[in-house]
Amino acid sequence: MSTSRRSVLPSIAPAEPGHGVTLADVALAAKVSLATASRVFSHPQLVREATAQRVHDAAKRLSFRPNLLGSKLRAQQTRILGVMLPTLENAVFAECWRGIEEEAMASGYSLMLVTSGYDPARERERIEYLLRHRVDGMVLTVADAADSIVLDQLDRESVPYVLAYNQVSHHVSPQGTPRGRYSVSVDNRASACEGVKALIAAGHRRIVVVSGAFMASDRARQRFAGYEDAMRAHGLAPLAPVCLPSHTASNAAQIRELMAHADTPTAFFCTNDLLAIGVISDLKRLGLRVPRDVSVLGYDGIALGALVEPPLATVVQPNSEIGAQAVRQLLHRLKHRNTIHDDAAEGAFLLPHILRVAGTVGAPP
Amino acid sequence: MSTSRRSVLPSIAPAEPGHGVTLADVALAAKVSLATASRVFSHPQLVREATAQRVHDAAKRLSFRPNLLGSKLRAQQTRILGVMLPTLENAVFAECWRGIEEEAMASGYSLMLVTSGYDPARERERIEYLLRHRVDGMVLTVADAADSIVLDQLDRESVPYVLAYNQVSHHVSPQGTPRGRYSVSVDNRASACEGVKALIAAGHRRIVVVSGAFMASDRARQRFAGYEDAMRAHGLAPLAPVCLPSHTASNAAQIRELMAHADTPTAFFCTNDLLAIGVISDLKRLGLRVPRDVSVLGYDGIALGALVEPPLATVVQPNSEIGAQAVRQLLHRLKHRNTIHDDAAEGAFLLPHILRVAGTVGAPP
DNA sequence: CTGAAAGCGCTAACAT
DNA sequence: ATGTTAGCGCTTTCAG
Repeated sequence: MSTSRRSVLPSIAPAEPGHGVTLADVALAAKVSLATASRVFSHPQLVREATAQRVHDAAKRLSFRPNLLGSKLRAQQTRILGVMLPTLENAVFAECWRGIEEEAMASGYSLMLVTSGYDPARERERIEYLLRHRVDGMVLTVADAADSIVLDQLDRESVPYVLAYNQVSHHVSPQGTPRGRYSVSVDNRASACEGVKALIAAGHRRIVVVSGAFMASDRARQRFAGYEDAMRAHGLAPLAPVCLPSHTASNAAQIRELMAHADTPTAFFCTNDLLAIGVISDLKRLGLRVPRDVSVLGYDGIALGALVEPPLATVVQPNSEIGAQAVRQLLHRLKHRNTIHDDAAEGAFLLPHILRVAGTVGAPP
Repeated sequence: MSTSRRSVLPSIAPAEPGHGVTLADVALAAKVSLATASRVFSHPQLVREATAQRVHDAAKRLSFRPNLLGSKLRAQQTRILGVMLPTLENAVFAECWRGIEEEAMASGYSLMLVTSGYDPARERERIEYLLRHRVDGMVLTVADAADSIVLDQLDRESVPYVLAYNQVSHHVSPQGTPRGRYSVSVDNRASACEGVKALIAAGHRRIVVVSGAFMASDRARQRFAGYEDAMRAHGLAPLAPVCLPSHTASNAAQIRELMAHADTPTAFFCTNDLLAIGVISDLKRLGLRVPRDVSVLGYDGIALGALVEPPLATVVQPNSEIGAQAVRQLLHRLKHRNTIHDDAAEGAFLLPHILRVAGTVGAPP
């Protein structure tokens, strides 16, 4: 439809899908210059009302659809945000994505999502992919923010990013200079501590932490620290954590082992809800009733937890709000990139958690 | 860093993130023309080995990162696929996304994901968003493929797309002309029939279907039809389905109502797994044991179903394979757009399902 | 307030 | 095998 193209390809293209109506076509139809047509959409205040109307009419008549690639290439910024999450199959991140999508769309930003599976090689590959798309910034969750190759890379290349779920403390780079890493999360340690204290308040003394890839996950370690805080605060000796390799596979064997000896734990604190649901099933298979024989506390607050019976007791994170807030933080940073010192949004942004001490936690037998 | 830009902005930009090293810079450094540098990456066979090496060296030295926006704009195709799924919070679609992402990445395609929440207004908005990004095609799941505004729009604009989960039958457009719609799914009706037959084989006679937004979902209706087939095949009268407004909220009231009268059902066939898990919880709250007092069969085969205790009996769909296959089909269509009649991949592509008659299905009391 | 023109980074004819 | 050149669709100085 574009005049230039039409003259070059007179015979082809009967009804193309991208239907190639360009702004130039609109300008022509509205009898204004390309520049004016562009301004109607980008800076409406710079153009007279009547002219703008003509352009809008022409655009509608031709079913003009702006080609975002054009603007993105021209502008120094793409208004695309990259998102890297470990997986969507854990509802935590799926819920988070909802917040990310809503917030980004509302702000006129586009998104590009990739999942990493916590696999470092894949992380690097996916980040490179996002970078090639020239995303303006990223929202991501990594296994361990204090020891992440991709985070170091992003720092090195000064790509703006905001971590979701990972909670940064005062971070110092390898060179010894303090680095401004931004994160949005709940207070993992304090909230875990609170959760375990609720367990203790219910009468539990022998509480064991169950975790997935414990060594690899900074959150698991922070939550374990919270557990230790709670135990020590009550003069109890923290017990060694149980580490289950996979979040989804049934690890009945390890649980059975634990329940076979004397002084078996009366409560489990699982570092995430999916794990908790798996542990509860394992316990049931051992003939144990939850919460009568043993209590289970989860962490995450996925919607599913409220759906099962008995409802899963857990530390509830505002998942979609974490995503939305991460986007907000990122956009804030993007807006003030030039500002020399932007300390307003610096560091770890903590969102409130909620303790849901429901069905799966009761008094010890 | 690009020469032209450097001359214009001599003082600014010390260390930009997109670090603006262009192919022109690489060409300059490698002492070749821009075209040759480009060919090294796009059509390596067209350039001499030694020259290619020089370019690669220069690219590495300058840490050149191709700007995909450039190529995408230039080419008539963006190699971006749009994906619209109802939500990721149902693991079915999260699992599907995994297949989509893996397949697309492996084929060098980029992705743009949006969720619709089955909300028609939002669907239109998100589709428009994808179209503005000039996606080459789409993979999507809609509530009802036979009555979908966005699908009609995509047909009208001849945007290539492949449905996931929606199973098209011989579709006829409002104008009476047969339309080639493509879908990847299991055989909803036959698989549901099989599932219900397994229930009947276990001795059940009073089987009730539980569904979400029944009228809105083509799959729910197809699965219900399968239920009817199974019942009739055994000389049983199909019962009216129970429709629960929300997939996640506990709808104990409706279930209780059903279980209060005489001739209560001995088995429930839920049109999706999440629903099934909710129903099981409701049943438990009514003091009923599953499967001893009542059996429950789900549909979807999400990983979570195998994790709970007792394991959820269900019709297992190959979710990630559905996503991967949808991408493959789409790419196939994209490759053969010009072919006049491409009947090889036409219509509904059916993937095999698996029946998992596990824990939650037993003999009637 | 509007127009002309110069690109954003890249690829694809069309030469050579 | 390599170089020259003309754009992809859009925004944005710079002039009127």
